[in-house]
Amino acid sequence: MASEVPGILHVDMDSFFVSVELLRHPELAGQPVVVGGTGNRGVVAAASYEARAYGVHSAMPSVRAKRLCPGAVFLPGDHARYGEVSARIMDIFRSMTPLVEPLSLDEAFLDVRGSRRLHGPAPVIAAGLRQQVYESEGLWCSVGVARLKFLAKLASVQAKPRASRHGTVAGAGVVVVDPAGELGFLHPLPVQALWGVGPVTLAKLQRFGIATIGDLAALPEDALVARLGRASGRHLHALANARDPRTVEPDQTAKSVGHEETFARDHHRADTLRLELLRMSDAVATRLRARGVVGRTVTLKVRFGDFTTITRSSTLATPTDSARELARVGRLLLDGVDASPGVRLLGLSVSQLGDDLGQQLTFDDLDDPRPAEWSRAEAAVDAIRARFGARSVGPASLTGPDGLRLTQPGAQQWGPDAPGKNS
DNA sequence: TCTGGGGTCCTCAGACGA
DNA sequence: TCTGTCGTCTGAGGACCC
Repeated sequence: MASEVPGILHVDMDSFFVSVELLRHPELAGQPVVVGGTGNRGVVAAASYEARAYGVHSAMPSVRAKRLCPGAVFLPGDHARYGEVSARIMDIFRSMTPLVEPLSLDEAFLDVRGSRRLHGPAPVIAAGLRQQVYESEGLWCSVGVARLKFLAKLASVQAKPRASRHGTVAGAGVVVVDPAGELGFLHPLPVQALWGVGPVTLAKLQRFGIATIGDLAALPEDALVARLGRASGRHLHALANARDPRTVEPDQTAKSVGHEETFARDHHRADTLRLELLRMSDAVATRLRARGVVGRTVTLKVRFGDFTTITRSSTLATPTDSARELARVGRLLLDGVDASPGVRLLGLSVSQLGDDLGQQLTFDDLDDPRPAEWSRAEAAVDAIRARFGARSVGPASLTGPDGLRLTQPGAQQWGPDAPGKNS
């Protein structure tokens, strides 16, 4: 096992969103820059290393980031642009190996074991990729090289630049975990470095005096299962002992499609929420049809002003990609929720996805032919939007003084832009 | 002083049929 | 016929990831 040559790469773009913005705004280089939600309920999507030196980090409320670093330049995110750059970078990765598993816009696993004869050993490929991405996009990335996916991921963290009050400290760029030195690399690391150990699991482990991955590895698997449950216990025990059966999966298909939005102000009225739900149903159904999939389980998510969150779901007899059907089921679920305390967030998602192999008629359809007609109408809507733009056509009830209020994927990725936008 | 959005996966409980 | 068990599905909630 340990004689196996490392062939898994984890590539992580350095401060991706900020770096893309700096290409457009080179005058901001060297300054604290924060990309993310600009409203009171927004969060930080990415911070430059200069901003990180002040304690700003991603997922932090924007309000707090402004307090910590008042001199920072705050920029709204441009999800569409990051997607375009990401697609080009993934193409560079695929020119090295077909086995590329994107994790997000700025991260991917690569299995380069089959590329050795063409491109050289994995560390050479890693260094070449870094250079190639920089030359073609002007962006740096950090690469971890190891025998296993999670070790490659931990190695890429070590390869990254670091923030300090005296400026950015350059990272190694590429870190290779030698198979013979895996446990020596792994065991001194803090246990929260492991994938799957978040705040809750960390607190549980700390209660038993477990601080490092080495502490975790020394614990019998049964003891870990008793504390964390079967799946988590077994999983973390395996990782702590440098065992990870997961392979690089290039063709991951989505298991759910959804949309959720935090409102700039809490909504208390059911009729307002129904309109928001209609807008979200339209957005989700459009994405389902664009991917050529249909879904069976519709889940409504409601977060109240005090942050308590509930979900209500319903599984359909026949899978759907229809906005009208999603809105109908979503409304039934919403009718069972008391919105009067104030709703902060509303979300709608569809799971149990399958390929759209043409809609099957149900017995209900024999009595009521309208679903088939609606299906044709929604296909026509897609065609009109493809030709004249996403906001060219939509449900009449979503028309306002400024035209149609429709939802674009990623348009509100990091929270509402400004207070008072929603009523 | 507050806590986004888009996901995946896990656990647990209850219903139901074999 | 009744009871217990097992597997599967569904629904709800929660932890975690970037």
